[in-house]
Amino acid sequence: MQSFFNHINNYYALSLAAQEALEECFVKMEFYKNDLLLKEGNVCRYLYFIERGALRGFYNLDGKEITHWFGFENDFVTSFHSFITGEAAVENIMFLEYSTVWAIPKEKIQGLFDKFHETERLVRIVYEKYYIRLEERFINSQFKTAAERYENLLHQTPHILTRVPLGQIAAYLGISQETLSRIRSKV
Amino acid sequence: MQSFFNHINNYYALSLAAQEALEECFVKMEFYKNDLLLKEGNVCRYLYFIERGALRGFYNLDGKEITHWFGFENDFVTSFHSFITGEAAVENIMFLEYSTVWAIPKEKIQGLFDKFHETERLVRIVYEKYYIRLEERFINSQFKTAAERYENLLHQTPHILTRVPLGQIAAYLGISQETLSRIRSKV
DNA sequence: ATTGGTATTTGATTATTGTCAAAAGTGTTG
DNA sequence: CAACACTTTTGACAATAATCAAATACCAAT
Repeated sequence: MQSFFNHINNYYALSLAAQEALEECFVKMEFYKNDLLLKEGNVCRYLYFIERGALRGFYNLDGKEITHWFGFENDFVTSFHSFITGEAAVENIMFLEYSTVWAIPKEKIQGLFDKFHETERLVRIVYEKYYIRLEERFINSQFKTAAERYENLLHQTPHILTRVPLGQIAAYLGISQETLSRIRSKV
Repeated sequence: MQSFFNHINNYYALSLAAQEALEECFVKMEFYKNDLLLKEGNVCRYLYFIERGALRGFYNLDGKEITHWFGFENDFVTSFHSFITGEAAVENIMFLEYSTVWAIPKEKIQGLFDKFHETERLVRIVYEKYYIRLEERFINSQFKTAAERYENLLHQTPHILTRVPLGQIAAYLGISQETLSRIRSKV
């Protein structure tokens, strides 16, 4: 739990009272490779914080699994659309390796928002960071070449190559596995 | 101003006191076609709400203007990265037609957050909606064909064709103007 | 070390889109 | 209505990436 509070201090420092209340809402969970955190069709009612491990979000398109995001240590993850709207998720979330996460249900977050203004501020600030991150990824996907995107990814997440199969990285980058393989061979 | 409060009620209903405080922070501004709301290199210190009109965000790449988003009536707009981080914007924001907007400086928003918890909640909820919107756009850009994206755009923003030159729509969709023209000729 | 299963690379071909250049269309203004 | 500027379309060709298929590399387990 300490790593969690260390991490959120980068966003916004909570009072001790808020920290304690927050801590009581979290449940620790443990998963193994290929375990599903969420299956498409179900509603995602939890926000998760990855203490250790890795996972991927993917959905099925014409029988293929299209991975469109990854989560690693210190990431907040959820199926955002489902979590916010309460609708069924269209994506799956699967672990890439043995992982431990902290889970907090949506109702408890809302309870905290009402009791501690500062927790809502924390989340507001986290949203800002995640929005910027998504925006950058989007701009890159549309206006940089596949090779540049691959370089960026290696720079930002160098450990990804040893933890994620190439096909999933290719899907994440929006290119075919063969194209990614050819990009790599040219470096 | 009424249209603004009508609109934000879709997100979260503010108390009268908060509405009044919020209203006092806003300044109304008027712009004409090709006016710049923001020039790259400057810090964007304001959040804007478009009462009427249209604008586009674009940046310069190899001497070309690449439009990557549009704003229309009832949209909140700003150069998000610059607004949040306080760094210089890499993009420009230019009006596509005569427009009126409400502007609120960042410090005043933060003042409101401290005085009225509910205003921070409103913004948190707005962020959620905008995050989902961006996420959908991103998924579409990566996993749908250019023709599908064009159809979607026409469906969601049918008025865009009469208000925005084709080249800008093409950039927004991530394709060349010629390709978009050919997509249109096939429908 | 050998086997079997999975992941990655390579090759040949096809499909899609971009680029450059020119033509056609549209709208505004004197 | 003629001239001009600007937008959109069309054509020819080049570049990029996808697809399908096969070969190779890698890894874990016996």
